Parts: sequence; structure tokens; C-alpha cells
Amino acid sequence: MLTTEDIGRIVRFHRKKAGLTQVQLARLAGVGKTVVFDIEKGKKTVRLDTLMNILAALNIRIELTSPLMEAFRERNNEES
Amino acid sequence: MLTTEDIGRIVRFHRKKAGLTQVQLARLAGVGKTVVFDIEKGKKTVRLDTLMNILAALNIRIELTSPLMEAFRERNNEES
DNA sequence: TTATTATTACTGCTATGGCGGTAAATATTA
DNA sequence: TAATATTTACCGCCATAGCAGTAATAATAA
Repeated sequence: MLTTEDIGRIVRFHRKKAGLTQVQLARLAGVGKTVVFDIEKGKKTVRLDTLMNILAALNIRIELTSPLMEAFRERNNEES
Repeated sequence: MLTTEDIGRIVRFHRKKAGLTQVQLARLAGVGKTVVFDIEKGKKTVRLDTLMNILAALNIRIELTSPLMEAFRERNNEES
């Protein structure tokens, strides 16, 4: 189970690898510096769009998985 | 790229498969009914914890992927 | 059709997330 | 060591997410 602490560690790792400070990442992602710190600290109550902007800036993809996802994809004609 | 609209469709699909109404899912996830509706509509500004509670109730896992994730996992001794 | 259920769309309210600014504490480099 | 950069931790302010309640549609069943 992925926790927000995991997310924080992943974000920090990617940010460091990208050679960015928290402030630089914040500007790049179009969010405030405070929330970058908060997310890296594992804050649970961040807004989804804020997190997604940060993940996108770091080229991290979100995926949802479950035993039903195959059925979902074929129901929605998933290709492209 | 996963969008919030995708998330909404996935949540709704899983909820239906589980035979739950929005209100039932809300109670199960410990959130308000309004936000279940909002998420299924693709709302971007929901809180991460709220979404995670709903996903957990539906047995949907969140995963983060990137070219650096392998390096991250081995750096953090990922097994268990 | 009618009755029932579920979804959608409002409402006001409260709590708090995000923000920049600042400053202190750490970490990094010279 | 000192100087610099970064991170952490505050601070108010504003905008809004989440909430239950309600009501109006919409979908489903009898």
C-alpha cells in the first residue's frame, strides 16, 4: 500500500536526481514552495491537482491498478 | 497521462461492480457523499487523503512509475 | 404507467490548504 | 573555520474543499 510518506520520499528522490531545489521544483510545477515541502514530508491533505503538477514536473506517472482494471480498459476500448 | 476524468471513470466502474451506491461508498470510505460525486465527475481539487480513502475502499492501488523508480527502490531496499 | 432508488445540483457553514514572506535551523561548499 | 545554499518552520490571509441537508432530475423496477 502506497502511503503519503512513500510519495514524499519518491518526490524527494526524483527532485534530487533532477538537481532541483524545492523552490525550483515549485516554480517548475507552478505551485507554492510550501506544498513541495509538505508533500515531501508526507502530508496527506494536499490537493490532488497540486500533487499531480509536481509529479508531472518530475516525469512521474500515476497509475491505478486493481483486479478489475483489465475489464475496465476493454470496456472503454483502451488503445491509442 | 492519467487525468482526473480517468480517475472518475475508474472509481465509478469499480463502485458499480461492487454494487455500491455513491452514498454507500461514501460511508464505507468515511467521506461525504458529495465528494464521491465530485471525484466521479473528475474534480481536480479533491484532497489526496479523501481520494485515497475511496480508492482503498474499492481495492484500487495507486502506483507511481518513472524511469528512476528502479533506482529508488533499490536505494530504499525495497522488499517485504 | 407509478413507485422506488439513485444521481445530480444546489445551499450555508466550518475547517483548512495553498500562498508568499520571513526567519531559524541544517546542510553544503569554499 | 566562514560563507553560501537549502531546508524547515513559522506567520497571517484568502480561497475553497468537505460536509449534511435538501430538492430536483434521472434512472430503474414493479
